Amino acid sequence: MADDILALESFLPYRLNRLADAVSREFAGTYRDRHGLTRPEWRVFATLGQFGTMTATAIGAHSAMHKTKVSRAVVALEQRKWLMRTPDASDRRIEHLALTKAGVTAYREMVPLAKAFEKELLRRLKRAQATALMEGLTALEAGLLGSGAASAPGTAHQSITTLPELPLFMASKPSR
Amino acid sequence: MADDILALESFLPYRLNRLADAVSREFAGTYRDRHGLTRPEWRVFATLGQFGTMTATAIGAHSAMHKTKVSRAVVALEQRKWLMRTPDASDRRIEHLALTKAGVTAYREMVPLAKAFEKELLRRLKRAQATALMEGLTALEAGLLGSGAASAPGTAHQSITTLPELPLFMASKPSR
DNA sequence: GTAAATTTGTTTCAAACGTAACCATCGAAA
DNA sequence: TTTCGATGGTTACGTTTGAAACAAATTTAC
Repeated sequence: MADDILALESFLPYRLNRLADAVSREFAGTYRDRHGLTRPEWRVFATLGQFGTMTATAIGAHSAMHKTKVSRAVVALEQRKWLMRTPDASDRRIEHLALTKAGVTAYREMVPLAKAFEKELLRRLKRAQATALMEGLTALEAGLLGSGAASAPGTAHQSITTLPELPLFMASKPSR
Repeated sequence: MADDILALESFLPYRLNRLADAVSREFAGTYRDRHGLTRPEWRVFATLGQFGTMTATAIGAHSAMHKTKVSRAVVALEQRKWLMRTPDASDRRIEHLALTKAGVTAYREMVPLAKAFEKELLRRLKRAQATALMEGLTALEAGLLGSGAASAPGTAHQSITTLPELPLFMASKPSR
């Protein structure tokens, strides 16, 4: 590789981003059929499902989401009747957030799907002898982005099962 | 870990996304001071810098970007005088895109920055004995997202050098 | 040779986004 | 106790986004 050229296919940040995006889209495909959550909504949902009751700030810190995203996701989940707010006894700025019964039910349905999805991801990694990080990334790229994607310009990406929309996790900027 | 709980901190897609986002932001910090490219613009720019002349479709396929993103990025780079369009001789639908002299100059300045950034990323990985993929991801998370980020809710993310904005690579949906 | 289908790239439109400004509340300092 | 800075969370505003519709050119099918 010439020294004055940056080979994108092997540039770690680039690979990470393409890979993360492809994984999100793929997972969305396994899940979006059930309910149409946005990425922030899914994240808040999954965080509350895991930890039970939390404040909006805590969710944002844990999942690296901007507080406005959390705020809007909370509103959306609330309208969906999956989330409930409870005012704090001693500090009226704080709201304790938790999943409703319906939310917990949905969460219980989601968990096995997510685990199965991850298992499949890891299976692909294993099969490609993904022991080192770079090898692992390469294997995932090959599996998710199509074989030629990272090597030849103009290559189609048909192997990605077409996913019209619906993002899922995607981090964003944490509130400073 | 209970079987009916999904532990987000160790959920591969979640980790990948948070990690990719953190890496993007960090890299943006090293680069955004020079010029204020958006993510799609940076991608088109880097792709053309690497491959020379390409069509918009080829760029989209290679970098997994939606064609509208490519279209808008091309317009922006053209206005910046970093990109030039040349009509195809035999097919008038096609435009061949290439960096201008100014674009190439900017590219030459960018390449060493990107390489240095990646080197630093890999150095962190090595130091954390990132031989296996999961270990590598963990190391990157520890380095980029703050030590407690992935383990305890409510943990601050101060270790991310604050990056007001400017995305960089981020994949998107390839045109079908 | 012409109609239909495809391809290339742009535009439109509604949704999602981040920044900044904002309100309300709290804690600390004087 | 009053004031002032910090904190929890929402709202407003301009920008970015993807899906879908589109125009223009080309290829395919008949």
